[in-house]
Amino acid sequence: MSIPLPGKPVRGSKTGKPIMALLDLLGRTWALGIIWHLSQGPATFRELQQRCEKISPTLLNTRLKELKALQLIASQDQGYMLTEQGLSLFKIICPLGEWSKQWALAVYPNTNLLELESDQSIHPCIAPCA
Amino acid sequence: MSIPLPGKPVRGSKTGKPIMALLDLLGRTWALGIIWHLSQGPATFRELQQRCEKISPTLLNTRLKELKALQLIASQDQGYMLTEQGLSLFKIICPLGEWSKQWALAVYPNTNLLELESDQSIHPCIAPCA
DNA sequence: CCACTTGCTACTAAAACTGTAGCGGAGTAC
DNA sequence: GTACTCCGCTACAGTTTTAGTAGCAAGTGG
Repeated sequence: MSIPLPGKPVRGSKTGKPIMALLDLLGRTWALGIIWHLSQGPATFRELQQRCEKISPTLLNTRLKELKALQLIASQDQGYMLTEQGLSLFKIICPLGEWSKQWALAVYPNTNLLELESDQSIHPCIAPCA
Repeated sequence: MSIPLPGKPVRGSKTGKPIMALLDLLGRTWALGIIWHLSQGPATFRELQQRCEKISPTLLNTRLKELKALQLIASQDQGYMLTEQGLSLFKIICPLGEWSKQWALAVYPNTNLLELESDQSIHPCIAPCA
């Protein structure tokens, strides 16, 4: 799948409006998940594989290349990590963690959130969102 | 593809943590796009097809069913529209519109944003985010 | 009845994703 | 050297999802 560059046509829009490129990117399997898991801190390839439980290395590598090309993540000594850009994006979607809990309650009134508590992602840099 | 119910295992997580169900849902092709376009106001099936430029009716219908089952959208006289839940989700992701513009500039320093301006989504109910 | 629109299904082809195996390189240990 | 381990990553076959087009059944208006 080609990288959804803002300014070029993407899946779902011929115009290449930035928001469409972004929605294309984020709408790809695991893209959001990778950002989410990386927000916990830098990770090596294999560690990221573990955080994502079931991602295949093929796909992980594909997504990593895309995210890197679009400057949301970067790789260095400690492995992969969010860039400034990536972090600022994460700050926007971070509230989804809390939102999803109240959503779960609405969809399934007797969800036991205590059981499901521990997956919240807390980036060291942005405690206030936790 | 089965509907990612919070509380049940989903793509990418056996635990069914709400955030994982949500990321699964939003990571499906067009899910974010549909929410985004619906934020412009209610739309009939065919109108939604047009807003989404290139979505196939098969997939549109599949996504609509999922989003409806998860209470993010509802259908009534005027067609499909965001529910309260859906709107509150949109409020979170709404800043992506602005974010994507500065991102486009970072990725492509000479993007002409004036050309790409008009796709911002402005729901009547939430002017402040525009 | 006919013409026209709407929501949606059917079907095939193309593309994306999964799952497993394993390569080549780097480090460390003998 | 060679044997071990771990790492990032690729190859490839099989499955699932998505795209793209055609068109049906139901409703509306003449």
